[in-house]
Amino acid sequence: MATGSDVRVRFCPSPTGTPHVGLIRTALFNWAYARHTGGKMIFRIEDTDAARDSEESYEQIIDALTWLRLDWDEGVGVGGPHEPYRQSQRTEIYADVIERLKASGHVYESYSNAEEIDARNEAAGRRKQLGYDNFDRDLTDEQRAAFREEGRQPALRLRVPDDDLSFDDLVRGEITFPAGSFSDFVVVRPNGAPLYTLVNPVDDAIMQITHVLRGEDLLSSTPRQIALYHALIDIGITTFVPRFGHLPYVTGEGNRKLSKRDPESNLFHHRDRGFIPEGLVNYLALLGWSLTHDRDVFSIDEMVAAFDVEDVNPNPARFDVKKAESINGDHIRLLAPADFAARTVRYLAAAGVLAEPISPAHEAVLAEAAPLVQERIALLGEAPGMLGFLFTDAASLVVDPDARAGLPADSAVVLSASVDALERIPALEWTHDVIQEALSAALIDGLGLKPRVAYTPLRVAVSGRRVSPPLFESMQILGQVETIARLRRFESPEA
RNA sequence: GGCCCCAUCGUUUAGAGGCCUAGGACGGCGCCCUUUCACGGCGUUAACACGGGUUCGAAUCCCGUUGGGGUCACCA
Repeated sequence: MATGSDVRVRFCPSPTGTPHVGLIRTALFNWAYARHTGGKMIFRIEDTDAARDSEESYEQIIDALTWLRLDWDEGVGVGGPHEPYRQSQRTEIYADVIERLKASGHVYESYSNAEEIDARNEAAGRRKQLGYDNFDRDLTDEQRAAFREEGRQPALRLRVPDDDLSFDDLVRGEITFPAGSFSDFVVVRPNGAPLYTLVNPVDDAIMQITHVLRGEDLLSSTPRQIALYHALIDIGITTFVPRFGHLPYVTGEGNRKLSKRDPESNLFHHRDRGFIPEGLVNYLALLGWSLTHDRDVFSIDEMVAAFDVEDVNPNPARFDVKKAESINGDHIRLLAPADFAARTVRYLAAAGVLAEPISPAHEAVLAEAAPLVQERIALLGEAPGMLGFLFTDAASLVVDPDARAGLPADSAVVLSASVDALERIPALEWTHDVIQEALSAALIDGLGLKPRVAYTPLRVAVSGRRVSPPLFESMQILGQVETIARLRRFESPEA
């Protein structure tokens, strides 16, 4: 079996809906395994269901991978020896395989429809859920002709051996499905369109995939796939059955599989809230895997160096937003200040705090202010709330009603004493430590106030919020004139 | 229901027979730092589902029970 640089893994989503965190976790593990082993990552699109597939979803998947910096060696966009990589463009290839499968007898015509299958199960006293009974396996030419006579078109089913089927799962170990627990399954629709059940293994075979790492939901279809693989080997499409590794589910609240309806399942929801790729990738990696026993914040390079599918934990993992945010916050803190500031712009613009492209003046303010908040937020989406007040003026500053409500009764005294003190600071000495000194002398020493009582009104007046970046530093950035203007305006009741 | 998978603190994970009176992280709680909130620091809370084996010895191996999840499409 392939090891090292012979490894070929693939990520093959179908473009239905918006990218799910579980799907992306699967992409990440495949990618990490390819990078760790020095093998190849193949990216293929399984768009064989015209009714559900969309171009928009396709673009979102590309967007997601690009954003997280998960690249691929062969596949959509980059090409490779097995083009094309969108299944909707591979119909001739499948037609040929189907012909050979038919000719070799691995596949047969099935005229049974769902109602007939149910009826037969019922008549025989079997449960309805038992599914297909291999009824058409040995239809005679006459019987088939008769069905055609009725105008019926056959689906094609794979003849599955009536034996136990085992395989050694990379994450779960030996798994055996007893004979009879799976039956002949449809691989081609009556209209000739091949199904996932066919094209997925066929492309894996053609593309010489060595390790199939996918979601646990596909575990129970593995014996069928292996059966098909044996047929493909028989007709010379490939020479080996790949290894399978079934990754645990990503669950949500409760312990159900995280549903597509759940906003947490949407990768872009997290991006919109301000997860950075480093943080989200790190957290996603923790869903079923860990780097070491005493540390969960790590870089993607560290992950690549250490990742092995065999270390993946088989139990389902809950997507814990709190923990994800904490990890993200740690990664935000690891960013170079200028990088952090730059990444913030998109969120500030989205919130209407400033316009893109950012003006030089705004950029200067941001450069000065960003380090103040880099230490205190977990999501970039918190930046607008923290920094917004720096990009407006006294007249348009919006004061959060909550912040105003919590103010002590003697705020007015504090404000006027502060204005006096601040006005006395020479313009050239307007720095945060001078400001602090002046305010401290006036309010703490002068009025005998506790810091909390003294500074809260100033904070609200200056930032409009109860929570803000450090006060004196904020005043420094705003400048003397603007700071005093805000304090004055706040003093008057109509403000 | 058949078949399959899973089972360590609330969550996630370490643990591949003795290193475990079970470690880390998030969360919670408390304290410290402090110009708010954070960040940071310190401390604390809390788990091997149950029952049988195997073994000198089991969280680790086997069996069973219970519980959870998935899957049984002419979707992927």
